[in-house]
Amino acid sequence: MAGLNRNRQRVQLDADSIVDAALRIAGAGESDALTVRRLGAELGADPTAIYRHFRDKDDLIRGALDRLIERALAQVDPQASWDDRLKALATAILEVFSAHPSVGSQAVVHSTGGPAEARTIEMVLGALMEAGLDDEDAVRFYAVLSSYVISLASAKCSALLAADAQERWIGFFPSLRQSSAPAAVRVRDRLEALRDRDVYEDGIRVIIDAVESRLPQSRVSD
Amino acid sequence: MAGLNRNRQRVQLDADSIVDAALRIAGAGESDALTVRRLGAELGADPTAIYRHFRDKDDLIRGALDRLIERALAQVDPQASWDDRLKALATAILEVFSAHPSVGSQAVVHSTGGPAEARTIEMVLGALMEAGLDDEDAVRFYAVLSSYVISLASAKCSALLAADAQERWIGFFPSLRQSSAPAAVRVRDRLEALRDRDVYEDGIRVIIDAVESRLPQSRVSD
DNA sequence: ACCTGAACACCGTTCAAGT
DNA sequence: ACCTGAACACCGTTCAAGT
Repeated sequence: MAGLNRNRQRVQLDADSIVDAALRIAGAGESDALTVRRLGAELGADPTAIYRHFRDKDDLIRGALDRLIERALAQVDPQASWDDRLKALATAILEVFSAHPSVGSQAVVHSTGGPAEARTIEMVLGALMEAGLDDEDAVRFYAVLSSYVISLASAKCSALLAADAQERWIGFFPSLRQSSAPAAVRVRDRLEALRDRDVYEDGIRVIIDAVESRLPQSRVSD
Repeated sequence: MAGLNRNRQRVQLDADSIVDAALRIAGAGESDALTVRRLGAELGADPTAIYRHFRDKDDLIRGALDRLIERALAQVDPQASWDDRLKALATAILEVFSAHPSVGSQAVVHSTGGPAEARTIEMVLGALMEAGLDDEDAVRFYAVLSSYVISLASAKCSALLAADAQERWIGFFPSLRQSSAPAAVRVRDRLEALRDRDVYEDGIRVIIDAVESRLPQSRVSD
């Protein structure tokens, strides 16, 4: 329908402009699926042209993901304390991913292999070591923290894509019966008041607290 | 190819047998995608016959997911201590999902709305209350724990489906350079030794420890 | 060197027709 | 009442042909 491209002429493409177009489509308010054909239309080129720059669609998605990680990383103040850096990164990743759900939802499958990914690993490990963890604990908590962040952010994106009226990702309880689930029914109001983002940040806090309790000079703050 | 169904005769179907067939396909060693057409072949019926029993494919997946949750729940010893029950449930969900990746990978999107889901919520809340948490904390930790378990297990399933040689989900680091990621390069061996399942259980332990530290009679065990 | 366009082998789903 | 089968509107990807 839109842009039938009469008198089309040869378009010159490159990897960066294709990734740009992919993020534009993925970022659309009304979540249009990210499709090879839609990408062609956005670029004003034949859909199959992208196969001259990426091996396949997954390869393109990897490139787009690395750019999203880069944007999230740019939101973190490198002067902040180690725990603030980690919290800021976690929040930024959820935000940036959620704004591009059809890219973010793929984050579980692919290691991007890109430069932003490497910088992120370095940043997280650096923060944990600066906190005072030894190598073994730093790696362990890097793994727990990053798998948490990536899996939850990606899950949120999948939920956004599916969104058939059902806005909620966590906190949707269609069929709780007093007879079989009395405790759940008793706290039903609290369950339904759960908000995705608060739960996510609770989880981050739990992990950061666990890091703190592993430190030599462990101090309890409230 | 297989089972061309010469002299086909009308097949009588019901929702349970369709879910059975879906789990059989999803559980196949070589991960064949779960497809409406493949489901028809497995059932010996026309592919579109399932639409007389489920509104759409998502509706069927929800049914299959609820059955997987039921199986995981059955592996938990109700006599065990509250923390062992929660750990056993988390482990069982990862196992049961991983064995049926094309169903488990969809767990993020759907609340099943089925009976097993309600029983699971009740079980987790019950364990947390038995531990000594008040209603507010019980709901908070229910949310953190269940979103962790579901998101990570589902992410693992997606990784299994994608598995292009790349067995690993966590712990795959193609391009770390000394110049841009010195800390990561220094602990590279440890990073590459990370195993999905250990990381997952580390995360569960972190959450359970956080529950313990919220209890009135908090004791430290090592 | 790289974009084009037809074609292939798939998807999920609808609906009139059968029994 | 419910299964069948053709058909529709999509997918990602390949490959010979163009320029």
